[in-house]
Formats: sequence, structure tokens, C-alpha cells
Amino acid sequence: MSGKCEQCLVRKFNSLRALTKEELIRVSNCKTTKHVKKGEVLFDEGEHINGVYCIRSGVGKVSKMSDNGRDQIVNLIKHGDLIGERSLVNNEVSNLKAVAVNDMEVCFIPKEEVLRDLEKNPNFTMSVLKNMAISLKNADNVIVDMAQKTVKQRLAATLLFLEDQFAKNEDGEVMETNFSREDIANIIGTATESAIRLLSEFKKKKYIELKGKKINVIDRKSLKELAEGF
Amino acid sequence: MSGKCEQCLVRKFNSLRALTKEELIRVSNCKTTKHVKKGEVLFDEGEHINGVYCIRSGVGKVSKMSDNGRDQIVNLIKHGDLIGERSLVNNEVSNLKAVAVNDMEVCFIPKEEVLRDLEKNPNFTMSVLKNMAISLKNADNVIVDMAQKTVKQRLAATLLFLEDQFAKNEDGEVMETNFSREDIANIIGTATESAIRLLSEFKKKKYIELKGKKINVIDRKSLKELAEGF
DNA sequence: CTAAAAAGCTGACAAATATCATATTTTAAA
DNA sequence: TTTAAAATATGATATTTGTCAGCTTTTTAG
Repeated sequence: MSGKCEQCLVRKFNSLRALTKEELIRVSNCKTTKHVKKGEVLFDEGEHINGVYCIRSGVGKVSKMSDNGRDQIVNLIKHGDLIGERSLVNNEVSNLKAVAVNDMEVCFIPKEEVLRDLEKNPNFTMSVLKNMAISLKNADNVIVDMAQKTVKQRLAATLLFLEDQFAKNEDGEVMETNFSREDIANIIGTATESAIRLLSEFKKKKYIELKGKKINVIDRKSLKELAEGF
Repeated sequence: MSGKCEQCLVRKFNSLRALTKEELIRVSNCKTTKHVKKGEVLFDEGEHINGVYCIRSGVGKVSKMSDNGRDQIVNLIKHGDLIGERSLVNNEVSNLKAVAVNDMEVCFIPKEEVLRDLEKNPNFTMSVLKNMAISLKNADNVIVDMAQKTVKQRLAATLLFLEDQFAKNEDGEVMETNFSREDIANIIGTATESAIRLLSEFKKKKYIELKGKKINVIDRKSLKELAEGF
């Protein structure tokens, strides 16, 4: 155990903020905290998760293996995110795999406690419902982009997204995320070589700077126009 | 008004089955029934839906316009489906457009009634939540397919899906759905010509029969293998 | 019923993307 | 530190997919 949920700021970002003080104390008492090193698996496809994870720090990738044997990343997670509610709600094994991209600190809240709160606290349930509705809307947008945009457009959009969401950590400091070229390819759904090639092209056109794994966007406007199809 | 919800079998297929008898009577009294002719718009992007639609009969396509001006179909709806909960839960205008593929009969339940039931009946809320979790899982699968499968594989998968889900109506009779070649292209995310070309190829290979709009799958096995990447 | 419009179809070609091969650089392990 | 393995990079080429053009068939409106 590491710290109390009542004092943890991370919960402010997710549905746990809808819990009452008493519920939060109960959660705090039954939760476990876990360190997941870069590259380690938080949970895998087909696993019974039996609870939800609340991300305290670090970055993770959530993916699903496709028939052709390539992992497709369907979500990225960072501090404040809650993951596992879906499998929990439907009482199913996980259909996704979560791997740490950077070292992560996560709290695990057992299923029973979450289900109890869902039953007893309508505010909590509505909050989970709202979050799921937002996720579903985002998923629809991703489907449209995957279906209709070129790889180049998707890469441009993804670079902007990563800059917005993962360039700084919870304290606003510059964060060194460890997304590999393969990760980026698996986000946009293309071959690793294609992703690398396009990154080189963007670099040549001075849209971005490449410093090892760190990608700095230097021409937001051009990337944005590209992503939206100019 | 056309019939009472209490006696409508369609509700058995969706979250409305979680309502109590009293709630159902209230719903029945405030709902309105609407006929939507083939090609007509049920609701459009940016519109305040202000309620949910329960589909009694017919088939509809749910799509989103992409930046490049092409509609991407993200969902197909038929009898028993409920649509509009997402925008309702998040109190947002619709991000999607729904158009009738065949003549439809739909019931509209006003927002206030649905919100009231969500607040008062935890079983209903949990049911909506479960359905949304299922939709989210499906959306993830679509993302993976869009990103990782070829157009040919996606067409094969879509033909099987349409055969399973839309070949027969609510009474088990053969249903003549009116999906155009363009609709099919907009489901799999490709150019209409490409979809047509591949359909011709599948016909030549005796995977399917083409009789006007009606597409009959005659070699499920081959299509399945193709879709899964043999 | 008939004309016009829309949908369906096919070919030719161009553009986008994947694959394979190989070299270079970076990272991790001994 | 040294060495092996992994990640990154780039070229050559094959495959897939999109676009444009023209034609035929089907549907719709008058």
C-alpha cells in the first residue's frame, strides 16, 4: 500500500471522484499498489483482470493482436486513467493487453469493491457511464480516421496527439516517453518501415525534430493541415 | 402513437427490458412513433437528438463524415437496437448521422423520461452501461480490422456479417436490405469502385452470387478464411 | 411509358503502402 | 568495456488501392 486514495490527486481525473468519503476509504483499504517496469505486461488478452487499475504515473499502451499477428494499439493510458471497467462490467476476460511504455505506478482495486460501489452509488455509475460514452465517441472517430485518412495523415495527427497528451507529465514537466518507432506504427496501423520513412520525410520538411526517441513538433500548423487533408 | 411498449417485443432486445412495469407505461405514454422512408435522415451530425430511438423495424446506417468528405459507416441498426444514449448521457449534440437503408419504424423516447429512469432505476443504468461496454469492445475490434486487414479481407468479413445480421428480418423471413455498393464501400472504408471490383472477383471465384442489390454468400468457408488471413 | 438520373461495372493508370534486403546506430547484456 | 541484439534507417521492388474515364444497367420522376 502506498498512500491513501482520499489524498491521491489522481482520482480527481476519473470516475473515482464520484465516490463518497466512506467509499473512498474502503477502496483505499482494499487497493494494492504495483510498480510496472517499462516493457512489462500489466495484463494480457484472455486474462481475468478481476478489478480495475487506476494509473498513478507513467505511460502505457493498450493493444489487441490482429489475425495477421501484428499488435494494434487502441489506447494509450497515463496518470488519472482508469482501465478495466469494461471487462468488469461485462464480466468477461480482457480482450486487450496493456504494456508499460515508461515505468508505471498503478493501483489495483478489486472487482467486488467496484461492483459494490456501482450498485450503491448512482453518481459513480453515471460517471463511469459518461466516461464510456466519451470513449465510444473517440473510438468512432478513430474508426473514421483509420478508414478514410492516409498513413501520412494519421501519422501527422498522432504526432500532434502525442505532443498534446504525452509531452509533459502530471507535474507539467517535460516527459521522456519511450514510444518506439514500432509503437508509433502500431498506433497508426502501418508497417514500421513506413512510419520511419514518413518521420524522415517530416523531419526533412522541418515539421519535426528527431532526437533519439524524442520527437519534437516544430511546425504544428503544417502537421495540422496535413492531418485534416489540405 | 402505435401500440404500447408493454406489449412490444422489440424492447426485449435492449436495455428497456430492465424497466419496471410503471416505468414502461410512462415511456409508452410519452413516446412517439415515426416512419422513416428509405434514404431519409433520422438524425444528422450536430443535431440535438433530445432522446433515444428504439428501432421497431427496418434497417439503418449510422455514419460520420470524414475530413475528406466521405461518409464512414460506423454502425448498422435494426429492430431492437437503441440509439442516441451516448449523446444523451453526455448531453452533447450528435456526432453521427443516421439514415434509413430500408423503410423504418422507430419510437422516440424523450430525454427527460430516459434520464429519469437512469436516475431512479439502477438496473436500467447498469443495462445501458453493459451495452455500452459491448459497443466499445466491438469498436476496438473494428479499429484493429481497419488498421490491419486489407480491403479484400474487410469486404469478406463484412459480407459474412451482413449475411448473419441482416439477411433475415425480425420474423426470420428473408429480408431485402438495400445496401448499395457505395454503402458497402463506406462500411469497409474504401472507394466504391474498389468494392465493386472485389465483389466481381468474389463472384468469379464463386464465393458469392450477385442478384441486383442482393448478395448471397455461397462459400462461407472461403470467405471466412480470407477474412482471417489465410 | 419514357427520359433523365443514379447506380453499377470495367479498364487504364497513378499513388500509396508493404515487403524484403541491407546498412547503421543505439541499447542491453555479459 | 566489449559484444550481441535490437532498433532505426534507407533503397529497391511488388502489391494494393485510389482516381479518372467511359460504358451499361437500373431506378426514378414526370
